[in-house]
Amino acid sequence: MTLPPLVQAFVLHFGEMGSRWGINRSVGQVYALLYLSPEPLNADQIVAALGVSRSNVSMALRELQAWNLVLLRHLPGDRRDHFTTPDDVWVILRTLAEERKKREIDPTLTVLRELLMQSPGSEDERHAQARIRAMHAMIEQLTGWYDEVKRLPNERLAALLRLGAGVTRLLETADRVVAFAKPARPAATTESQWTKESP
Amino acid sequence: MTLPPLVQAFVLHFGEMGSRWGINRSVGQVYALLYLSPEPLNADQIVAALGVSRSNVSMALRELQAWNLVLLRHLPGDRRDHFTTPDDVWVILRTLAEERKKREIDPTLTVLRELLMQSPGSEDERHAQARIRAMHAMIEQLTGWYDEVKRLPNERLAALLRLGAGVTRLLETADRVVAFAKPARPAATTESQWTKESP
DNA sequence: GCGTTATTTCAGGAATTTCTGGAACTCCAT
DNA sequence: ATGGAGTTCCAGAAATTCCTGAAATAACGC
Repeated sequence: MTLPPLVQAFVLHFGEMGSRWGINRSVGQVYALLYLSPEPLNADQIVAALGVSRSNVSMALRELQAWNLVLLRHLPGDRRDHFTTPDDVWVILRTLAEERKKREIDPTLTVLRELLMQSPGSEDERHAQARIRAMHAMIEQLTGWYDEVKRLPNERLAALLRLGAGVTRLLETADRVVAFAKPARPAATTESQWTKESP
Repeated sequence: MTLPPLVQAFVLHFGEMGSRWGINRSVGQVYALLYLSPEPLNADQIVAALGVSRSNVSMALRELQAWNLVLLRHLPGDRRDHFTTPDDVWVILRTLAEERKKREIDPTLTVLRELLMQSPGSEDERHAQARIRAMHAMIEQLTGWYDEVKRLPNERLAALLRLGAGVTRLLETADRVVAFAKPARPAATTESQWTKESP
């Protein structure tokens, strides 16, 4: 089975990028193929299309399932598992974000929290803990934002993206409204309390 | 040289996470150490602290410099290079985002654009190209948003994060204002108003 | 049950990445 | 120049990751 040049190029690119994205070449290629395929493919079709071993495809599919990046389809009258990707790219984006957060951020957040519980035994440790606290605070803020944003329906999310930095125009307006309502409030920035330890 | 337990734990964790973050253990450890260190360290101090080879540290530092994640300091009366990390975590975040985009997204964007230039030779290719177009459009939208947001000063960025999904409340409000100002427009949805207005 | 087909597991070989020690290079002070 | 401190480069060793073929397991129709 030989792929159309366009598909071939896409598949190869995803294979190459795989290593940068934290997946291996086969996983990247299988995903790319499924994404472009007009209909669900079974494992043997993938083997034929990519020219890798059957077991390799099996492992790649497992990995993709662990990432929630492929869907299992059963065609009528066919025992074999067929696979597709979600066709809404926004769904794919959400999945990717969620899984990467789970793998790349959550473990660190846990460790940072643990380290912040310890009481520092030296001046250096005190300093280290302050640095860790700064990092922790930033990550918490980011994940908090993410947790809210991910609940938005697609159209809302898209609207937000289109608005881009323009949001700040709205923020300014809202700010002025607040300032008008409560003129006494002092302006505290998030990071100012941590930047006092400059070299 | 033996590190305080707190620092040790942090350093080891960054070493372990390194592989998930697309850097190697040594790079992760060196970065973690520099981040926590109360003052700039030279290569030999890093060697002593981490117990890895001199050349390994050298390569790790090169890599970190390629990522713009470390700063080079020259202490008076000392020829050796000393290294630190930026102490503002928001600067670090921006750097990370920028570099990851450059490595993980931009190459793909280029390839997708190229593939979209080709004229499809078959029905399958036509379908594939449509899928590629969808992916391309999403990535463009994301990077467009990112390019705008990254220009915001820290406080603005922090404000945005604090607001979280609450932005959509503002969007709704703004929408109603627009709808109120131009009631003749038939059944406009929230985002359609902003589409044309966010250049 | 039994044979057939589909899928998964797994040991070990292949490929890639990481790490090391040492040689080479650069820069500066003498 | 020369010596020495600091740094980088590089070839091979070590470690890790990836891929395969063969064997095991599962699922179904008969």
